[in-house]
Amino acid sequence: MAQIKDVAKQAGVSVASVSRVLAGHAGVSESTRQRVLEAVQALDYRPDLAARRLRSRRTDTIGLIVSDIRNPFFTEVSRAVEDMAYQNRMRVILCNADEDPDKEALYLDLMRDENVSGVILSPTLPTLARFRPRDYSFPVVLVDRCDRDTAADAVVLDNVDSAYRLTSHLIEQGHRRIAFIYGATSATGRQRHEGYVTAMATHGLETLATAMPATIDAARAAAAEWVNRRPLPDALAGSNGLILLGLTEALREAHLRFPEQIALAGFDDLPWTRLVEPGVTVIAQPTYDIGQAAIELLLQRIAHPAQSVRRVVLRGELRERGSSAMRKPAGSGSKAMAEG
Amino acid sequence: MAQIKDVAKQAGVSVASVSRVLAGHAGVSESTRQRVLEAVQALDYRPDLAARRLRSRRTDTIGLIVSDIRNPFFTEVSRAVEDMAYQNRMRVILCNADEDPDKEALYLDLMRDENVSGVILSPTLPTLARFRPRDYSFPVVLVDRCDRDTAADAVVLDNVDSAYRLTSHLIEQGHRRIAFIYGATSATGRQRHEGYVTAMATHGLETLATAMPATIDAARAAAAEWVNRRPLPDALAGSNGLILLGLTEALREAHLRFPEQIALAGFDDLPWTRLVEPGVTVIAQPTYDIGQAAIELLLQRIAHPAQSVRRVVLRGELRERGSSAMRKPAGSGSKAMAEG
DNA sequence: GATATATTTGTAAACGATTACATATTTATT
DNA sequence: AATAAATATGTAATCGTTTACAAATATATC
Repeated sequence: MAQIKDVAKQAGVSVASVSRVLAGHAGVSESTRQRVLEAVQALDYRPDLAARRLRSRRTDTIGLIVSDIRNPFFTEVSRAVEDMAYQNRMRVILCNADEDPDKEALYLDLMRDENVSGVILSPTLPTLARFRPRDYSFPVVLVDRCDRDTAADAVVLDNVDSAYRLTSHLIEQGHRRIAFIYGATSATGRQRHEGYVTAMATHGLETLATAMPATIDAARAAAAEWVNRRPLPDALAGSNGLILLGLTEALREAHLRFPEQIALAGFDDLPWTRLVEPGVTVIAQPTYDIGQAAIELLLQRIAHPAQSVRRVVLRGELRERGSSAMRKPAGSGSKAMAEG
Repeated sequence: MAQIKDVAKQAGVSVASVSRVLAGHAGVSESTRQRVLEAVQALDYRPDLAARRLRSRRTDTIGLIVSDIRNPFFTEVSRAVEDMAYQNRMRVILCNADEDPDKEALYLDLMRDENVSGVILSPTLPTLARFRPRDYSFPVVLVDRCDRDTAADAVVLDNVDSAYRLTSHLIEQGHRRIAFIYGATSATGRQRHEGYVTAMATHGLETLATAMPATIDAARAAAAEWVNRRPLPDALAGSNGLILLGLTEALREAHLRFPEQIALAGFDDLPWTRLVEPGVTVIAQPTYDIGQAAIELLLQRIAHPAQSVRRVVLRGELRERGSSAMRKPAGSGSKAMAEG
C-alpha cells in the first residue's frame, strides 16, 4: 500500500504539500496540486484513516442510535441519514437499542470511545428524562422523541396535534367510545396519548386508554382485552405502526369486521394499511424528511457548536380510509351508546 | 482524558503492562493485573481507538452492505448481524446500496479505506458476476445472494427448492396458469424463477413469467398487465416480499378477490400477509438465523483465513394460507382452462 | 548454590498521517 | 532597486497506542 511519503516522492514535493492538497487547504500552487493529484492517481493512494483520525482528532463519523430497527419508521429514518451522511463524506455507525435503556447507555459510551463527530438518537424514556446535552462529549440530535422542555436539537412530529386530529376525526365520524392503545415507554407515545385525551375532553367524552410497551404482541394482547369487554368500544386507535399492526391482528383473530363492528385508526402509513380492506385510516409521518432534517441539524451543530438550540416539528398528515368510516346512528352504534 | 501513561503512573507500572492487561495477554502477574484494573477504574480510562487501530492495524469493525434496507428481510438480517457483532466486541458500519451496483462498488471501496476486519454483502447481479474474494483486502461473506459456482463463504436460502415447493403447492391446489413475477436484478430472483420453471415443466405446464426490478411499484405494474390479459391467470406468485406486496396491491386495485378469482403466493412471511383476508401463502425465510449464520461464518473466516470455503443453505418453510386455496373444478377455473 | 529456563517487566521504536513553525519564493509598494 | 507583504513549501514534532526487544526477576533442575 502506498503511503503519503511515496506520493510525495513521486510528485517531487514534501508530505506536507500532499496532505494540504488532499485536505483541500488553500495556499498551494496549481502546479503542485496537479502533480500531487497525478501521483495519487498513479499510485492509487488512499490515506490511512486510522492515522488521519489519530493525528487530526476528527473521525467524520456519526452515530445513529435507533430504538427499534424493526419499526419501519426507523428503517426509513436510517435510510435518509445514511444517504445524507455519505453524501457529506461522513460514515455512519448504526446501533439498535431495542428499546432497552441499558443497551442505549452502552451504545452512547461506545460513541464516546469512537470519538464520533455527532450522534442522532431516539431515546427511551429514562434516557430522555435525564438527558442533558452537556453530559456528552459530542453533539446530539434527538429524533422522534423529545420532551417539551428538553434543551437539545430535535426533529419530531407534531405528536399532540396529530393525535388530536386523528381522535377528532374518529369523533366526527360518530365514534364515541374510542380506546387508545399506546406505547408508554416513549415520549412520543405519551404525547400522542395527550392529544387523544385533549380531543376526548374537548368533546366531553370519557377516555379509554391502555399503556404498554410498543410491540406487536403487547398491542395484540391489549386489543384482545378491549375486544372482550362489553360494551365493545366503537373504535380502537394505536399510537404507532407496530401497535396498529397488533390491533389489526387482534381484530382479525376476534373476527370483528371494521368499520362495521369496530372502527380502527392509528399512526404510520405503512404499505399494508392500504391492503387490509377497506384500508386503515392513519396519520402519515414524513419519515424520510425527518431523517434528513435530523442529519442537517447535526451537521450544522457540528459546524457551529455554539449556535442556539433548534427544534424542527413536522406535521403529520391524516389519511382517511375505510376503517374509520361514519358510524350509522342505528344498529350496533345505538346499542353501544345506550350502554355507555 | 486520561491516557495510558497516566494509568501506568497511577498503577506504578509501565505502559506496556497496562496495554498487556487491557489486551488480555498472558504473561502478566496477578498483582499488576489488579493494580492496572484499579487504576483504569479510578481514572475512567478509555483507550483511544484511533491510536490503537493505527498501531495494531486492526479495526474490529465489520461492514454490512445490504441491497435494500427497506426490504424487511434485510432489516431483520441487519438486526441479527448487529446483535452478534456487538456481542463479539465488533463495530458495524451499515451501508445501503439501494440495488445500485455503483453505490455498491463505492461502499466496497469505503470498506477498504476503513480497513475493516470483514464484510457481509448481499451483492447485485453485476457485482456477483465478477466477484472473486481474492480481489478484496478483507474477507467477505455473501448473504441472500450467491451463484452456484461462486467461490466464497455464503449464507442463502434453498431458493430453487423453495420456489419449486411453492409452485408445486399451487399446482396441487388445482392452479394451472401460474404467473411468476420475479426480480431479475438479483441471483436470488433468478434462482427462484428456476425453481418455478422446473416445477411447471415437471407438470407439463407452460411458464408465464415476468422479470423486472424488485420494487413494489414495478411489481404492481407487472401484475396489472397480467390482470388485464385474457384469459386471466389462475395464480400470481412473487419472488420476494416487496414484489408480493406489489402484486397484492394490484389485485386490490383491480378488485379481484383471492383466491376466488385469482390465487396468490410468494416469498417472505411478513406480518401483513396474515392480515389481508384470507391470508397469503408464503415461503417463510429464517431471516434472523440467516444474519446470525453470516456473521458466524465471517468471524470464523477472520480467525482462520485459510480455512476452506463454506456455504450455509437454510430451508424455507411453506406456510399455507387462504390465498392459494383449492381451485374448484367448475366456475371461473373451467373457463380459464377452456381458453388456455 | 550455581546454572538453565520460564516468567514478568520496562524502554523505545514503530504505526502513517496532520500541522506548527521556519524558510524560501513570489508579488506588491515605495 | 530595496523593502515589505503575501504566498508557497519543507522539516520535524506530534497524535496515543501496541509490540519487538532487552532486561530483570522468579522458578526449576542439577
